[in-house]
Amino acid sequence: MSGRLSRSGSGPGQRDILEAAAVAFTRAGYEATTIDDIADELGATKGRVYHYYRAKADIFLDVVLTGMEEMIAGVQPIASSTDISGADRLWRMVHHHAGLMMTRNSFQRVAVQAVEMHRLREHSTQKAALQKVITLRDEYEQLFADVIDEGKREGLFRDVDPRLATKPALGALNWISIWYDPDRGDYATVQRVAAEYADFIVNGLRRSRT
Amino acid sequence: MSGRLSRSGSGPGQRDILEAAAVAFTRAGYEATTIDDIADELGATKGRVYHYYRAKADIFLDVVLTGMEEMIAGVQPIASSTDISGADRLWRMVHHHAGLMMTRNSFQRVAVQAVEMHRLREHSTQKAALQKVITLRDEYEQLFADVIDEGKREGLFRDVDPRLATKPALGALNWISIWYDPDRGDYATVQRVAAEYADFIVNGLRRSRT
DNA sequence: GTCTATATGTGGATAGAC
DNA sequence: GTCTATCCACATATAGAC
Repeated sequence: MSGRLSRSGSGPGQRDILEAAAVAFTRAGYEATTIDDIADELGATKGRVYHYYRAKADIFLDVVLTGMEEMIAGVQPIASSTDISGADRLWRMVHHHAGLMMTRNSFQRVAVQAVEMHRLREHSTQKAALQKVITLRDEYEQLFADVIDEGKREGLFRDVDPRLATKPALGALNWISIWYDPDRGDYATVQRVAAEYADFIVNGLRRSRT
Repeated sequence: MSGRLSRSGSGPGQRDILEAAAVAFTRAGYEATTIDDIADELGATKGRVYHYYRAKADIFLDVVLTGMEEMIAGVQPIASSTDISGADRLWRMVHHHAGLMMTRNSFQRVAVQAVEMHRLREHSTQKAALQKVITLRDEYEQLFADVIDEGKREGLFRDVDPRLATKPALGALNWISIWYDPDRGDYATVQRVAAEYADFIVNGLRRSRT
């Protein structure tokens, strides 16, 4: 019932599969990716994959949760830094999010795919699994909504609905995983793009000084 | 070779299929949608569908191009209105784009899917078809880049790379097709959300008055 | 034009050798 | 733990009746 055999104690064999699966799912999407594709990417055959995972959906979920946890682990601490202003905190959260979209492109692209799927037809077993993904995403969005709310109280941000305002911000950010080509970007590019996104989003919320 | 039987002279029978396909593809995504799903949505069987289209990929492409042409038809004239400022033009372009994402959710969601696919593995026949989609998308992005460039020349916008600046803007907009639920939104909601997006994006580019 | 078969290929998952 | 061989379900597309 649980699907994957273990997520906490993942040995090296399992981690290799996870990496290969992230690449494969990024390349072709969940449905179009076959277990053979993942095995090919791994330089092995199906047998190896099925030794570690019982089903394709379980591999996918493992990639997705790995990506989401990595994102939360980086952004959560910034959101909690109450010593800096809401606007500055938001800038750093956006910058970090944008950076991960590029440096960890495959895992983050797959996580985005999972969020897109939640409105999709019941994938039988996956329906329950995707529910966990949506819960995580909602909590993540709330981190941004809270910081936006604080920016409003500080008088720095316009009078927006914080929850609605997270939509264009996170939409812009998540879209990076779609257009960004990890083969073309070096470190300087990543920094430049991340800064541009942070400026854009914080600026978009800032109250214009009349 | 051409695939679809006709796109210009689409009779009522063909248009019904297109609508049903848009809904079905929106619900489950391209790969997970079966021809039977489309036929069900239509209240018919496969036979009807295959009478008008030779292949699933052709139906998809027809939905996608319909959505993209509809978007371009609305935004292009605004982009060409040289009588109003670059900033105002951009505001209206964004407002219109956001509105269509909600009022024509299924067609636009499917068009976004196609754009997401272009990085995906060669879908054999589709590769060539998707190339046309990417060309259209590039031309569409250029409309925004040009207006942003004009806003810069007017001294209203910050010194951004216009082409890069279209990415967060269009990413935010396209993401609407993913989170917006057409069953929940009335006319007032659509107007409010579209205005918020337009404010957000134009504000994001605006030079802050120091 | 629309339906009901059906041919055909492919992919997820399992069994069992090594 | 990793492989090969195979089962089986399902989806695209076609053939042909009505």
